[in-house]
Amino acid sequence: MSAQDPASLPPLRGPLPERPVPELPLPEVRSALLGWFDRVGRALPWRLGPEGGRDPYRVWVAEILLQQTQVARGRLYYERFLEAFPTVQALAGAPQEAVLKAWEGCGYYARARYLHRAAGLVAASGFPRDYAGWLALPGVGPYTAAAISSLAFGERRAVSDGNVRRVFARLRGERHPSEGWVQAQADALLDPARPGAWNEAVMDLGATVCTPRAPKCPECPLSAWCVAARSGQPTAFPAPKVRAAGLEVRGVALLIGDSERAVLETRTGTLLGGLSGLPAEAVAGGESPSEALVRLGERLGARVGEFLGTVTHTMTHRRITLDVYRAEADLARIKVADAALSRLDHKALELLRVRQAGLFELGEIQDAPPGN
DNA sequence: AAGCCGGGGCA
DNA sequence: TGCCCAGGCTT
Repeated sequence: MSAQDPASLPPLRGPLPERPVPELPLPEVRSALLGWFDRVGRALPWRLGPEGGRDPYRVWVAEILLQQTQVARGRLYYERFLEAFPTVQALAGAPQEAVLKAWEGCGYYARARYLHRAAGLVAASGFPRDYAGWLALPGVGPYTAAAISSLAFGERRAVSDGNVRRVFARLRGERHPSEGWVQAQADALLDPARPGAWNEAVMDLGATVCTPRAPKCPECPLSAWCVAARSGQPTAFPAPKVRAAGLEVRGVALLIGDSERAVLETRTGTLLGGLSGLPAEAVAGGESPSEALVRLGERLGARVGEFLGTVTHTMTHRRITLDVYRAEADLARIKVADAALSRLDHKALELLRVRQAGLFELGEIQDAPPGN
């Protein structure tokens, strides 16, 4: 247990210290952070172009891609996505399946569906020019609208995201920052002369210095004013969120065809909606997996064959256990490489590859990457 | 206001 | 293993 482990500390109640937090010297704080940002700010592919005057399409795509997604990961998808859809017109004219294929593996697929829908609106009416206009687009909330309007249009809008929340909670010594509190702090500190750069600076600080687990306070340009750093327990700010436990889900799936061409269904609803996958049924409460298997076979008019194996897949709110069987049916098979699949379905298809490798004694291919 | 939505990195 | 990530939509 490290010295900074919050669990090893006595419980803290409310902000530290108990006396009111002194007002910050805004000019000095702004100058310190922007100076740091100008020296060591990250060079990222969506940061091309003049400060406050970036290409709105490139900024937009990046901001959607980075929602709840770490920068290192977003980078991998960013160039690929722009190459596939270089302009908003290209994106608007593409089929949704192609958009999801570019998004495959990145998660939160509603982002891709909203982005595609919004591209249709923008291709018809042009880019919004201010915060309110962006906010009206599907998939664009307060954070994204503030980011785009400040970065691409120079508007004085302060972003509030996970980094901003953590940075200001520590700076002001607030263990339980509400959404409104964070936004108020962000609004008050925003540098009106360089709103876009300020927003990026706060997020860079949160991502590289004021990190969740091991903040590098000695390197921080704001440490002189930081209540959490002074407390010696920076990781105690903000207090960790309590999350509901993940739900256990069981299901059965059929592999009709092979790992290159198989019968796939397009999933609907909120879970993996829009993606393709093996035909599957959830095991209902009070039902056995074999009963679900019979139901699935009847729905497809399929003859169920051998058991291929079980795959498990853990998501933030779900733990899915899927029994996979081979089956035969007179249904159209789709080229797997052209479809957008979740990791779960890639794992299911991998069962067949492993089995074939075993039959032909081809050796280890279990480390083959999903897709392709 | 709370629940839901992926997938991977990291201590 | 648990928490977090350049959040937004639905109920």
